Amino acid sequence: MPELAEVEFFRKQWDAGLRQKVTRAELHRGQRIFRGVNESRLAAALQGSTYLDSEARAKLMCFRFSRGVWLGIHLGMTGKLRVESPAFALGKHDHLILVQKKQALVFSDPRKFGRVHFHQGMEAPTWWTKLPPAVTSPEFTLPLMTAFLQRRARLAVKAALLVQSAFPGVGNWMADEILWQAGIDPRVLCGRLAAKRLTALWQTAREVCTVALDTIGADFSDPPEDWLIHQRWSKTGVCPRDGLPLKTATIGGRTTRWCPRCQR
DNA sequence: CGAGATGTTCGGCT
DNA sequence: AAGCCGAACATCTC
Repeated sequence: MPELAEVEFFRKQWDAGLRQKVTRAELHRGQRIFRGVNESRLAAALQGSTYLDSEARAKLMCFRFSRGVWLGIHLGMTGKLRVESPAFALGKHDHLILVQKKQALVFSDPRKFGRVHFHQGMEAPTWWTKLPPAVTSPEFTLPLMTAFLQRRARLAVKAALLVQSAFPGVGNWMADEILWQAGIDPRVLCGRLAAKRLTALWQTAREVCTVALDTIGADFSDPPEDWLIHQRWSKTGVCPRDGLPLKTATIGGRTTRWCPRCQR
């Protein structure tokens, strides 16, 4: 489920435990989720540490604890964060739980495409510092985006929007939303985008990310009613602008939906 | 029961 | 040789 804005929403679910000590950390060992992580060291480091603050960038969340403990969580396709009572016992799909006095912070992920990162030290780990500029940041400039698309001249623009090193946090529904709002056919090759369309794409990408963060990211409220997102899930979905049935195809390996009239 | 799902990664082909 | 594609990952839902 989660991309940029949903990730930001889930990050805040753990706010209930801010500035409180973790009395115990439990995890399901040997899960794919923990590949590359020393599970024993992670559990030991979290136990007795205090949850200080958190931040989300792209589709990754970083939770900071006292003693220089850094916990990264990527939700993959079906990951979620939630809060349970301190007595909560790990369910089948719960992989990590931080027990505190008043509540327990839970990370669950049925499909296990998610991932946990761990680091202990005063310096921020590279899995957190080496992320590309956020689409909503001043560093995400039109020339930067244009240079990337030029390098991927033979790639369909829909596929390009899913490349995380260029559009960090943009996932399948956001890519479709951006292209629909910008009036660009998802099948168009990046090398065929004229300057005017590149500007529209750049502006729209920033706008969609900003509004998504302000709605879904803030409290999981719906984005504007006239957005494509409300139509694209349904087999019978129509274009919010002209009411034409949406077209469907697999582009860049993902289900893509667009309006055959509005998007050229 | 088969197909597909809002993500990433790897291997192989061009 | 970089770039692109499909498959794999694991489980649930329609």
